[in-house]
Amino acid sequence: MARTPVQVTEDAPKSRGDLRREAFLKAALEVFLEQGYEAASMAEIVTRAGGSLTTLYNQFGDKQGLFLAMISERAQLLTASMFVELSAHTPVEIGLTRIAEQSVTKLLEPASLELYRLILGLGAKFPDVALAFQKNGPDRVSAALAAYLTDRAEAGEIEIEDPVEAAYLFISLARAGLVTRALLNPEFRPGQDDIKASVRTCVNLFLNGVRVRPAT
Amino acid sequence: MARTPVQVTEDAPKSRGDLRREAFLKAALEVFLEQGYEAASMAEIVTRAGGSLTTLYNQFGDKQGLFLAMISERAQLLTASMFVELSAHTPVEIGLTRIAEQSVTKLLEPASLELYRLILGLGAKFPDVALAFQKNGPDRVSAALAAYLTDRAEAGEIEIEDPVEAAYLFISLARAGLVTRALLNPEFRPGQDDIKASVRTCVNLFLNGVRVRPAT
DNA sequence: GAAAGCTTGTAATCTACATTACACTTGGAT
DNA sequence: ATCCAAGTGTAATGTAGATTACAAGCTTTC
Repeated sequence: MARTPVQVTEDAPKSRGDLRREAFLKAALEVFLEQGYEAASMAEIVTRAGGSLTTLYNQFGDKQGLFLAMISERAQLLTASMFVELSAHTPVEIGLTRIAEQSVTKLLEPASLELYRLILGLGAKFPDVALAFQKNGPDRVSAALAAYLTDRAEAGEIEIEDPVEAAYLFISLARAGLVTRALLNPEFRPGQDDIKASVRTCVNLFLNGVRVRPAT
Repeated sequence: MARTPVQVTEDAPKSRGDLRREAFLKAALEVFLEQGYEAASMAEIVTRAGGSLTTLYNQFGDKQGLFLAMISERAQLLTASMFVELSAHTPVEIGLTRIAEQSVTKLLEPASLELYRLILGLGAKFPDVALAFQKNGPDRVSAALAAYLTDRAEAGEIEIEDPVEAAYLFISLARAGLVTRALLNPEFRPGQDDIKASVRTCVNLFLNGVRVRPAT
């Protein structure tokens, strides 16, 4: 077996061009996040990355090309970092807590929030980007969670009609508390403790609901 | 320098200026939603609204002034239309279902989605807008729901620790299924039936959770 | 070690607006 | 009827930024 089937982090070759490309993408990330697509300027990106405008155009064609390349690279990194392997035998409380803490923590990082904002804001322009992001990101996390929920349902621990729907709802619930607030309010910066507390509430709600039930 | 900061539905006088103002705001809404803040052009707005560039500038000062006026008017309309009066005596299933259907239906209208997208996308620029939107919109709906939940908890129907948090989570849960998907995917256009089904699932989850419990 | 092919820096081009200036018209209160 | 504030159309003005052109300077490969 030569190398891992997946991506990233090949470190050996790094030709000059590759280095340039990385620097461009990094600077592009910064500038696009700070200013938004329209307001970002190619010259500014070159200034931060070093290198020359000409090279930038040679590598990415035009502003849109650079933007798409940057977004797809980042979306990949972001969603990859949200994965958690869930053994079918992990008790459901633990499994849900782990997946929720992991993805909420990651999403609350400023860089993630801003990327998310940027993607949401794209709207009519670049409809593909948002779609691709959803397919690679949220949908894949949901799918993994759905499989896990199915296992736990078979183990008799929980009872759900549609695991995919349930998975999606759980993820949304977990994100809702903090991430949605943070999206609208840049001041709002919850710490690890807030995250744990919020996740606990969500897991509990997801499992038990709020209805009063007869004493056991 | 914009004009009077105030608002609302007085219908009698409608001077020439008021008509112009309305036309400008309507056209501004269209253009900003279609193109985003940066890409929208003042000239385009005048073309659609009729009237003259000069008048537009006289009424709103500059592009930012027009934008803020438009956003605040729209945010107000949107959130106002999301209100539902909940009597303290309505059974919790009914109350939750009504509030969820109402707000999800409203939010799924294309105009609402795009406004929401625009606001989310603002980010660093105009941090106030997003904040004001949250205060006037989501927060007020949550507050109303929280009061209702408190009533129902006192009636012994449900059991919650923090009504405000619970209200917020319920709203998020209700929106999560359809609205979040629709935000990322413009193709996704659920109908009234989908909404009802989704809300039913959410209400049920919120009340009962998914955990299997001992037979009564 | 020299040609071929990227890179670089800088300086055009070309557009697309925001914003103003101006000269003129018009609605409606006096 | 008259007058004034507000509205109109058109044409500056000025800036900003995408995209290209050009004339050199490195790197790499044969």
